[in-house]
Amino acid sequence: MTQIAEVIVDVPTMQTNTPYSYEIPAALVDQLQPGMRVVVPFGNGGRKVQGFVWQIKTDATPDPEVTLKAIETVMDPAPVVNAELMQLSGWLANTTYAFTITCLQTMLPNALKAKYQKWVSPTDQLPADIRTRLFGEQKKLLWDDTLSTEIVKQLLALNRQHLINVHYEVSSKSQVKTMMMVKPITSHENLMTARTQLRKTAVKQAELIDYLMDHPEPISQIELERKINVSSSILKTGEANGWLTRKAVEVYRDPFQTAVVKTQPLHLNPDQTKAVSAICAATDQEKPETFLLEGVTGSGKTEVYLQTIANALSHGKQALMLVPEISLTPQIVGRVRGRFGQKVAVLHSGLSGGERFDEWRRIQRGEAQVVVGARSAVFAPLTHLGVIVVDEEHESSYKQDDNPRYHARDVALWRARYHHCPVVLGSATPSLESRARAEKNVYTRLLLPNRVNHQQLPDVTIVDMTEELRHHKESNFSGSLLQALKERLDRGEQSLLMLNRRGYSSFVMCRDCGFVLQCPNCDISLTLHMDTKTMKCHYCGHEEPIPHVCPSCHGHHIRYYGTGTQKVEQELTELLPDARVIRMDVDTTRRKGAHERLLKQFGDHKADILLGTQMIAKGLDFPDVTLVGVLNADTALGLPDFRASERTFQLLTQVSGRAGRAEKAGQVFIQTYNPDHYAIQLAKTQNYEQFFVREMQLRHRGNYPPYYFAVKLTASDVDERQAAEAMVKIVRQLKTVLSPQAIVLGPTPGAIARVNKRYYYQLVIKYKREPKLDAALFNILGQAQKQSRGGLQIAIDRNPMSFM
DNA sequence: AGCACGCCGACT
DNA sequence: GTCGGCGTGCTC
Repeated sequence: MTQIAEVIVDVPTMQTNTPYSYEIPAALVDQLQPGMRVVVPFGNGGRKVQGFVWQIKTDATPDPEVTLKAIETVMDPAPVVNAELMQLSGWLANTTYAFTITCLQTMLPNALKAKYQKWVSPTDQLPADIRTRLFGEQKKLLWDDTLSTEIVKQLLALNRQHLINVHYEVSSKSQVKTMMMVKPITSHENLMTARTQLRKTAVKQAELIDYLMDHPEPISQIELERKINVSSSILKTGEANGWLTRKAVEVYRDPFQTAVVKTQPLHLNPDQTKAVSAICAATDQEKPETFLLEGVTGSGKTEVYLQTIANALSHGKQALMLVPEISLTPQIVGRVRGRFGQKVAVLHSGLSGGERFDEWRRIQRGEAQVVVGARSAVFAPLTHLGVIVVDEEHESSYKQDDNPRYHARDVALWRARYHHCPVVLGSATPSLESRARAEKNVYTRLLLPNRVNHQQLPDVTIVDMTEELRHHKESNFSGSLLQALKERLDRGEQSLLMLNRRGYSSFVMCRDCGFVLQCPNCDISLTLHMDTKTMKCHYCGHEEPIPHVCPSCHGHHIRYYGTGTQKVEQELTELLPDARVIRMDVDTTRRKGAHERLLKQFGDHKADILLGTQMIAKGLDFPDVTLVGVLNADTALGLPDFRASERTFQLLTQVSGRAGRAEKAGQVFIQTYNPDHYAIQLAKTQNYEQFFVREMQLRHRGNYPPYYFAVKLTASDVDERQAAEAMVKIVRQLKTVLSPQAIVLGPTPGAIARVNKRYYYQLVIKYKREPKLDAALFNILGQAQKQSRGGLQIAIDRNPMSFM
């Protein structure tokens, strides 16, 4: 009886978003398992694609109408996707309106993605002159988009005449790292003889032989090169002459540059103890309970995580800890590794493709029991989860902003149900969604109201910048903040300064005619970058020189407006010439490891002031920081988004917590143009509860989440009319299936109507229960696929993080 | 996605 | 009359 494999092919379209059946060749019958990658023929051109075995049917009754093709090869000796993750990929695809293949690929390290190559080779019939012209001495030619259209035309014609063969190659990008090991091969005497036969001038060779005679044990080539300063060519000569052998040995790349000091569990206060025992009880009883761990900054949430993880490990189970990418600092990773040592695997975007793949393989082989990582680490192939931690659960970076548009918190909850284990959602400022669920007892609320060691909350001052403007000249620094900075300098203490960059940047404007330099591809002003002395577009990367003459009126009064970190830094050095400042923003942290280096410098007191964007608000803990200044608290408040207040409150609370974490009292200055706004006033007292109540009322009144569900649809096209028309059509279609209770906002042009030469239109649907909505949305995607050749793209985002 | 098939304009 | 342009539909 023939066995049939259902395969999800690597062709991300709506029409192919279903398993395809393939015959399993006899040789593979015992070998093939669901979750393995295979190469299958697909389409009538002899094309080959990668696919994932979805299911194997042993009792298959083959449909006589269709003749099945057979699986070509298996790419893995064992499944790369286990049963749980296969199931998860199906759920993901359904809830995010993404293709199953896209979901599978998202769950795996990039190294396992397919690499496709197309080759052509001549047949015997191909005339010799054409053959030499196209192929030269080569047997085959790579057919990719580097070939000129002229050559492609010729190849197409030759293929029609069957004078050339086309074949496809599918391979994995994965690369197992190897290290070259060198081992002396011949006996001492042979080396001696070789030594005497060398010419006098062969100094390096002599040196090598001397070393080999003294050290018969294998050594890595890199180390050998360092030790006796020989180049690899000398070693190759040595290999050719039979003095040594070289062999590639598989090694893991080590992403941890530094060793960590082993730490012991800390003593818990009563609130922490209560939280730890509640979570441990759920682990022990295999109860998929969700806890909302609410604790002010400095209340010892991390210690609660670590002790619940330790409990899971002691029962032979594993743990997953998610942290926002931005706070995946050595400080946090160091604390986890300090407690659990080699059992820890770390997954974050700072790793190279290869390092990521190695960490993933360690997890898959069961060599790591604890995984710490950012969003995509939620797919770590752990098989015995005992607890999942989502730290800073309110962070919007847990939501992926392209397909599949999943929220790591939701995936964590799914996996917890699968593994029958608890989830801990931790935050000082929980998302309204989570806090509301705790209110309804869907989640169990755990409180850590006190800071450990009874530290006081910092003293927060709100500075009204409109008032400030009236009395002083325009500046980024109010008199009181500047005074406080000076005091810190005198006392040798450190300060953090945060510039809220969201919706704010420095641009160039002509004072005579008001002209603002715009991106030619996007509807947005270009941002000034002093380091490269250029104007850049933050959306498409367009770059051009800084104008000195207004391109519109040719006037010379062209000036810079707005505030970037670079400009603030400049002002700071003028106001406080003695202060040593470290600036941290996307520009200074782009290079790998720069982030860590700057933080270490600050931690080592190499600077007095750390100036940065949002990235300095999270998870940093410097004992000598006694002052935190927020230069512009309210830039996010101006955005037309239902989460603007929530974001502002979270950010201000977060950054205030950075002040005075040790014995020294902390002071915080929040500069704002909206001193009376409730998000700012309540952040001053860190009053989350009152903020929650107040914000929930507003959400209720506006029919916003968490009272309503929301779906955001975006249409984009190079032709503005196409995008708009598509949206209108979609609205009309949706209205036929939606109940009268559903609220449709839009369609409206995107907040930035044009990005990268594409026009955006969007639509938000708010609803409580719409049984027909899902099917209608899938239908819309299917139709859009047909039009996609015209350039139209439709994106669907369920539970969007913003309506913008 | 990428390939073949198929139907219309400008060449030998 | 054919070559090759791209619009359309299908891929186990």
